[in-house]
Amino acid sequence: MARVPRKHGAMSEKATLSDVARRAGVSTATVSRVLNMPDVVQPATRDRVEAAIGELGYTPNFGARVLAAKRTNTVGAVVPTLENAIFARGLEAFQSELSRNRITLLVASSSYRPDVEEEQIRSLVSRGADAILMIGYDRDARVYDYLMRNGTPYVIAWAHDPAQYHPSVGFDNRRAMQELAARVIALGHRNLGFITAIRDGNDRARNRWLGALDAMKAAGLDPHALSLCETVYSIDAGRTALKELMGRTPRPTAVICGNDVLAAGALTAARELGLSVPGELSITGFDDIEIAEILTPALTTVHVPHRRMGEIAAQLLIDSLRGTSTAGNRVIDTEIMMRGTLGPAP
Amino acid sequence: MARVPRKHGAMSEKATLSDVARRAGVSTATVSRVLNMPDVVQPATRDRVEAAIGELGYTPNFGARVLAAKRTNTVGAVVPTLENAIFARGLEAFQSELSRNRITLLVASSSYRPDVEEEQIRSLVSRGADAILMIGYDRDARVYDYLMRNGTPYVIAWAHDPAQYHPSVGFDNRRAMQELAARVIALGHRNLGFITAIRDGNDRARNRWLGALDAMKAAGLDPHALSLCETVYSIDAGRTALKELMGRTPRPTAVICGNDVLAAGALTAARELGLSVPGELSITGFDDIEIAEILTPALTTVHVPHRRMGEIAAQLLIDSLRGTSTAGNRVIDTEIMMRGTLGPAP
DNA sequence: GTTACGAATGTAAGCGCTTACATTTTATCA
DNA sequence: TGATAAAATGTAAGCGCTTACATTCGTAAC
Repeated sequence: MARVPRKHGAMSEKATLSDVARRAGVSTATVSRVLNMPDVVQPATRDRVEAAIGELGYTPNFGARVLAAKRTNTVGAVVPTLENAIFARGLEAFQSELSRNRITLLVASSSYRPDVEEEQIRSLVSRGADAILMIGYDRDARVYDYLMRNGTPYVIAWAHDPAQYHPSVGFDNRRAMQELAARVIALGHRNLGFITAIRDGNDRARNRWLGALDAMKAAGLDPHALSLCETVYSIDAGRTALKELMGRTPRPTAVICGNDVLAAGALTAARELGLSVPGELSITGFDDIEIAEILTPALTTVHVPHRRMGEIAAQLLIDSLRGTSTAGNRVIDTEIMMRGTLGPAP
Repeated sequence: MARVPRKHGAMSEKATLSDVARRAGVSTATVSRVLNMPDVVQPATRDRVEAAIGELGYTPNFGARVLAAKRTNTVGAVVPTLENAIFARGLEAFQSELSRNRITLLVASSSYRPDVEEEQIRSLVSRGADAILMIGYDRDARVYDYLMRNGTPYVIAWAHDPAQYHPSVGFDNRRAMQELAARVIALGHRNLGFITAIRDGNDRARNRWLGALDAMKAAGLDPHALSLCETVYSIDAGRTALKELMGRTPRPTAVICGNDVLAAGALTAARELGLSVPGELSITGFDDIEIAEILTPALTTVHVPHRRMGEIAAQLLIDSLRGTSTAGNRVIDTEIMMRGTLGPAP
């Protein structure tokens, strides 16, 4: 078969390993060696090769490298969104831990859409991700099958469910929320509102809601009395949701929010409605992102060590990549941060 | 040369294109066609191939694909950090615009470190990124050379400097800050403080600072009188910086912050110092991220259309990838948001 | 001056795909 | 019905690397 001859662009032809070899007067194998195992080649030779690399501005072709070597030192992460500080922060930590181990991170965001997530997981794997980080458990069994079949290690973060067998690092969303809700109830609140993100396909949101129900039951309240508002994940959505909740009867004296972003919106709405917090209305969040502390009043919320989670996730993945161990489970503790938005029932 | 025979792992061998071909009873070329140009293959054949793909759980090997086809439908983006909402949001928009065009996004964050950034740019290119998005102009000429030599299109976002020839989409940081500072001065403030992020290697931070100086000169004030505090990029840093500034003589009556994150910290510090804002002290931000509106009082700042910028960046890149045009320049307008933290000088 | 050996380097076979070109099948028309 | 063009499929050569194995070189021991 005859190939179209390489056109000799005036500008540039990407230099290849054999260009380098030619220029340095060595074989391709030697060049490859200075790239991958520099210590086995004579210093003089190495210098010559390195000079050639510099002069040619050579960068190894990643695809070829993967194809030939079958490992990539890359892990992929799929998060629901980058817009929420909790994932952004966890990822930063995840990444630095990885890069300490000379591993590159590929990030994809799914916009909370399961189909997109699945596609991205496949894409990451086909790009050679040696392992995958995913958020939460909820996803089609097909995805887990696929990962299994490929022998791609994975870790689930931001959630920990003792009942699930998947390797994970996270905390018990349900229990954490139960504890927070118990505090709210202990302060005398009987009419509770709850603003949640979409629970379908999001085990974290669902479990937080269930935790609140648990607390109500434990306190002898009727869980059906929980005034629920399910909405998307934004400050503005939280604002609208609070207004809706406050229009219902009975009017809640405390509104528990699925996360800090929703709580921030709720707090703004309370101000707009002229409600004093926590005098007339208590509000709680979840996650303890940076804004929690700078709100007025500061937000009572559940602190989740996102950075730590990212680090541990990285370690688990690295371990299972090294074959040291097959990724296990790690539970992280959360802590209730009592700040200004939760007070006794009026 | 004799190869070690493939070991027949009990679990799984990753299926290859030729496995699919064999199973479907067609040639590898046909399988490749159903993957890349489905319409040229007979529906019956296509179905057969697709079935085989499904049964085998086949995913194309990305490396091989790139190697053979020399294009990846991938673009890379290097941002200073994912922890700041402005980049996260812009990237979201960037990504959705890309995926509308069936292009995948690779994200890397450099933690504001030029050396890391350079490494990541190279890594992205070697991974086959067809084009690159970068933030701001400041970087070693070597990097631009490299991109040029490789013929990799790029776009610079979040900044626009008429004097620079690089393709970009952004706004004039200097002018925008000048306008804001002019407003502050017009309100009678004469003792100004300025909290900036590290300016070295960050043209955006530097230009914002210069803009403030411009405004002072234009108003006949001595630019040397600007009380400056340079710090890292976090709420807490802003908090500390404000306290330092308020300890100096003369004491500023208005503190201009390089961005909203620093301003949020400054506002917190003002509260801690018992200073009423804007009664005793005015504070301004820059970026108009979500928290600006939920602070108390709401933050006066410069609105930057981050999403729009991400979209345009994507379009520019797509155009230059398609060869439609070589990426040009796009200037975005900013807008001063007068909210609660800026008032007349006491 | 040989011989023996380890260290350094070279040779060349794939890795899993795409695609130019060759071949076969099918549809069309005289 | 046979000739011919168009559509569908097949063949096989690389893409740029890594690496098992072969070769060469330098050096120490005899």
